[in-house]
Amino acid sequence: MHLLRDLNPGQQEAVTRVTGPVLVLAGAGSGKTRVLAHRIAYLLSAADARPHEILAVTFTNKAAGEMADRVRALVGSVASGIWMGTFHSICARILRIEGRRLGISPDFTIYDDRDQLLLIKQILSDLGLTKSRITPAAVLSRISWAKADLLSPEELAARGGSPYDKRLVDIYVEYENALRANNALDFDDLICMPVRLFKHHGDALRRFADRFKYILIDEYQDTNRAQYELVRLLSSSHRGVCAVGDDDQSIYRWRGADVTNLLNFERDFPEAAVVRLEQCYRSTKTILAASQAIIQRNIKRKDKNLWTGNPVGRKIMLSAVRDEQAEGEFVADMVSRLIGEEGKRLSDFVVLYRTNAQSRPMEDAFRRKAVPYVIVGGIKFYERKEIKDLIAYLRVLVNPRDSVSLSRIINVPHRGIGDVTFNRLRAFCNDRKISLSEGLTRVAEIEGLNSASRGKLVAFGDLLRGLREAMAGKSVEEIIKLVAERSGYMAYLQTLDRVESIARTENIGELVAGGYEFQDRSEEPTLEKFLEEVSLVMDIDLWDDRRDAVSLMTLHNAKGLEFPVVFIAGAEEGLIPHHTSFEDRAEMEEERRLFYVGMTRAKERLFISTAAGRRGFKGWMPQIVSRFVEDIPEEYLEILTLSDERYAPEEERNEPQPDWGEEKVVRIGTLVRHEEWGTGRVVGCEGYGKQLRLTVKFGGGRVKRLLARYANLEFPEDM
DNA sequence: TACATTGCGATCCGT
DNA sequence: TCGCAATGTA
Repeated sequence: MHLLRDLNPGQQEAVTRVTGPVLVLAGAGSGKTRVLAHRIAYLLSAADARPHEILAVTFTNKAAGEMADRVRALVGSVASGIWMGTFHSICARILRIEGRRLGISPDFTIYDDRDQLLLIKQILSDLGLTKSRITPAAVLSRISWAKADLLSPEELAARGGSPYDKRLVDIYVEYENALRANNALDFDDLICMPVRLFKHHGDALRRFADRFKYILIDEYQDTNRAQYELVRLLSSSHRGVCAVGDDDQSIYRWRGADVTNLLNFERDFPEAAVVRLEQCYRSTKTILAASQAIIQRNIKRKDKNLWTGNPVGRKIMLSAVRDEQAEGEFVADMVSRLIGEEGKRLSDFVVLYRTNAQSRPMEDAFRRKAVPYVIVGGIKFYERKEIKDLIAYLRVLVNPRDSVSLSRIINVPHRGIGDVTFNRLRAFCNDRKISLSEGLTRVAEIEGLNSASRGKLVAFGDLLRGLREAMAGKSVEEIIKLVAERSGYMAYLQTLDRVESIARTENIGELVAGGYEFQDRSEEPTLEKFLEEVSLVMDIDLWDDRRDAVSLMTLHNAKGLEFPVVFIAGAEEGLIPHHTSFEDRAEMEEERRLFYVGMTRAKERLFISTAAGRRGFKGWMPQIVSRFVEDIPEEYLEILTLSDERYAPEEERNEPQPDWGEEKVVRIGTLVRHEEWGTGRVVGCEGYGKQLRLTVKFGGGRVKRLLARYANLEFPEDM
């Protein structure tokens, strides 16, 4: 049949094995997205599956959309009715249907980490812990880990421990109470609440477990304990799980993901069929071989045997540059050059980096060189202040119990309600265990307020009530406009300086447009759904891959994507591997996987750049080449010489810049000693500082080109 | 009591 | 570079 025509035997098995659990171990570029789409199409057309019996979990919302398109292209509109989305969006959907059983009303608010942090700060201050060494961020991270591991405060307490841990449990308890009182869920709740629901309400579990005969999960290596438990429960009736993943691409351990979910699949589902996809359709032989050489140095991994029928292709280009500015210029120049010489298009390129902070100098260079680019991530649209403010209004209108959003807007724009007045209101509400919104209807009872403050609170309460009445029957777009006007926010923006005012007004216009677009596209265009979507969008979801521009993103965001030409910027110790991973073997292995993920995004060409130093917040910092670069076998590597006049002015070519203090200046003729090759004489020298590339003639006439880390070479005095 | 300013500290990856 | 907390001023 046509669905199987273009698939290799392994892929065919992964598609057609429709009874019982299946584990697909899919190497980078082995066509797993294709397999998933074809499997769904096969289920619908050949296995008599009904759309509503299928649940497909993808890693991003964007991937879900693309999957739906592919399935539709294969089998037509039968595809609608399939539940497809991220764990978080699917769980939100489950909770809106069945959450009431856990006391979660369907108009719940989803708190992001900023909201969580505000809540925890309030709790710390209520518990009188503001002066302790307990920081809100540390608390949040510990609570989040506990939740991802499905540990309740009681269970966490049972693990016992230090006085700090006991305090932590107290805060955790209060935090959970506050979330419930606010009718709010954090990201972890979205997953653990359905698990709790299914564990305590057998009929709710049966409703979903009976329904979903076929469950497909992409990127299974990056699921956490709670997600694993959810899959186990949902598959308890039919055991029709198809998990797809690659342990070498597990890069979210730091967020609680646990690769043993993948490694133990066969233990959890003993009857599972295991399919290995080892043919790589994406990369050249060179890129594949180099990436394998790097990932094979990890100890905790399943061995695999990836191969490709693709051509050998060009070598991987390594370029050593002076600093982040030169790096940006190098990349922008190389893009122009490849467009001119090889007919590449802008959208063929991606620049990958470890940290978002690296995007700035890169952007600057692209702007200077007039190379169009799109940036993924960084400051999210929905995190801009004016957007968060307006969203907070909308949240309070939908969910009056949301105290975090209410505290955000009670004095924005300024209405003369300061800390003192607000804290009186808060104390009043805490005493009576009522929400801030309810407190606003009982201002007369609050003690110790002067009449002016009282009047301001009443006015704010009236504003909310007025908005709630006025929004009835209106569209999302109209509601946003209404709120922006009546809250005084638009007027407030006019008071800012010109540039600021225009930019922010434009952003609000964009939010209104977003509301309109949502209205147009959504099957269920309610304000609740809009807010959910806004809370769950990911940076990568907003990326327009058809735009004619170079893409800039973090290595994490590049997961699942591919590009003809990939640049990995900042291949330096401290960046990748990131300095926070130096002390921990497991974290270091994750950094290596991250680098591996970056390399394997490339189809044809891979460029890696490494700077001699960077300007951080504390001035100039010399950098050292990443160990991962040094692990690439020389045969796959070509060192792009900076003697190319485009990248280094004449006077900088042979004379390393002694910019970095007491570092050695190496000149032609300098004697060096290497522990393996003995003493030699420098005959050539390019690059800068620690990025210096030396051509050294050793005793016995052996000539070596070294990407010299000074650490590897000794410089005997006065020789 | 509300709001502006200054200064300091942190600063990876992100649902 | 940025957000936020402590401090100063109306």
